[in-house]
Amino acid sequence: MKRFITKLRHGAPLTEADERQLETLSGEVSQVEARRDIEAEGAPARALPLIIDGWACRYQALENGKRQIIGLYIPGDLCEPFGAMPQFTDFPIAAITAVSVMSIHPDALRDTAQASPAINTALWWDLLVASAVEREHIVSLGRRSASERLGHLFCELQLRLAMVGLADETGYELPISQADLGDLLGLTAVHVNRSLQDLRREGLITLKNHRLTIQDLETLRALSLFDATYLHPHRGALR
Amino acid sequence: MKRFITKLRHGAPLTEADERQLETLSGEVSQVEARRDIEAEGAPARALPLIIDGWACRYQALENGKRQIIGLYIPGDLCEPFGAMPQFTDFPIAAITAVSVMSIHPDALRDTAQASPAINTALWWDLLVASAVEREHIVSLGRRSASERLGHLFCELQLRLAMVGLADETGYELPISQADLGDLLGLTAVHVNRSLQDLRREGLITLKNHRLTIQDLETLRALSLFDATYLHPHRGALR
DNA sequence: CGGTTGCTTGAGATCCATCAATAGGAGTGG
DNA sequence: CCACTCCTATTGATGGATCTCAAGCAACCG
Repeated sequence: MKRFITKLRHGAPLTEADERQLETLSGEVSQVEARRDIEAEGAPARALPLIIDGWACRYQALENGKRQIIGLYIPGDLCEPFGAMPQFTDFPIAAITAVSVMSIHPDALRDTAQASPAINTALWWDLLVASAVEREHIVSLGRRSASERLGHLFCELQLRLAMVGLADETGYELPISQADLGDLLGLTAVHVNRSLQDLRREGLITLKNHRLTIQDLETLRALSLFDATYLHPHRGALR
Repeated sequence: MKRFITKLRHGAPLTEADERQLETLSGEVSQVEARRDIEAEGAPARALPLIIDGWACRYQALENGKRQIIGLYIPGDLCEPFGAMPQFTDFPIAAITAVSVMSIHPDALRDTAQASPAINTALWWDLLVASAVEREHIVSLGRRSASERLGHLFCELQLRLAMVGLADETGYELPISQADLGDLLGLTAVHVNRSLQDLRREGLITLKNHRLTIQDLETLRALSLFDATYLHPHRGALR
């Protein structure tokens, strides 16, 4: 919840009252093991999962055994930003690491948004950024090479994690296997491995024990055709 | 506008009053030549483009000259379904064919949605379907082969066009070049051409003079791993 | 200690891109 | 009506990126 609020500050200037208001959204927290699907709890008006801790993803499993990850969720991410409607979810959400999820009540979220223009703006900002991330994902899958996809992802995560205080200047924890990276980026695990080695050989990154260090951010961004504006980091010290 | 309403009927049962209400959304219609960007007209609170006639797309042009089409818009599609907020658009919209666009006023749309629960439901349904289409696009780009991507697209368009009365049992008009298909599906025009020939050789489709005929829908769907549920065609005679 | 999972490496096959050239249709101007 | 151009579709030849299959190795865990 703290991370969610930290992130929303990037979308609109929140007063202390706004933040107290957001705190009231807090719902029940449950733990999900790695590799388990995250089920929505409250039945009819489905609860919206908010990631408190750990990494998750939305995915689709094809009939031929292939799997594609639609998007990643990191701490502070609300998994169903369209939080108001007769919800049908086409794509399941799964925990990548062990995860703590909070169940946000859709009605409470809507009420909170209506209570304060700043909160309303921040929530819409969050939705639009999430949508832009999905669209950049389409661009990566369609028109970027394997190394470019990896580099672009690392640059994106650097900013997204920094927005919730989980990245510093040098890098961040990346608790995700090469097989999952493959499913995310439309590659095989073998090729992810080789492309990572290319990036290492170029002196752009280090990746060891699930810690990613970005050694040359400018070059990595240039190589990946990364343009940060789609993440709209207007506020705060991000660049 | 008529097509927009026809589509929304698939999302919720609209009364005649609802439909009259939706008619009041009508705004100024402008013509855009093929290959031109579609600019939003009204300045501060940006107008939402509704495609009246012709095909359009959202795209991104990379610095290295490559282009990726994020999604297609057909008649009856509202290009910015998030129609309420301090809008920043990261990805431009372009006309593929000559296009007529109506400018919908965001405030009017919001008021209309609040006026009737059925309209509200239908608009959310439209948003969620559009979002699911983008996600299926991610799956195609990541995990489907060239022929599968083409087949999946043709199956999807068959249903989307049928929802607005632009497809019959046998097929539909497909006014889009092979180069644009390549930019949409993450392929080169040359390879699109060859993959189309594969589909023709298998007796699955015919494509001539921009008219697509689907000769064997069941096989095409099976080959493309197409599962129609993500389009949620609950109502009407679609299958 | 055996079993599992994740990372790494090699060799060969396949899919798709690239480069290049031809041909047809639509529009344009003489 | 013809010459010309532009755009799209088509075909061929070749190379490169990525996949597939296979094996080995390290780390972790009960």
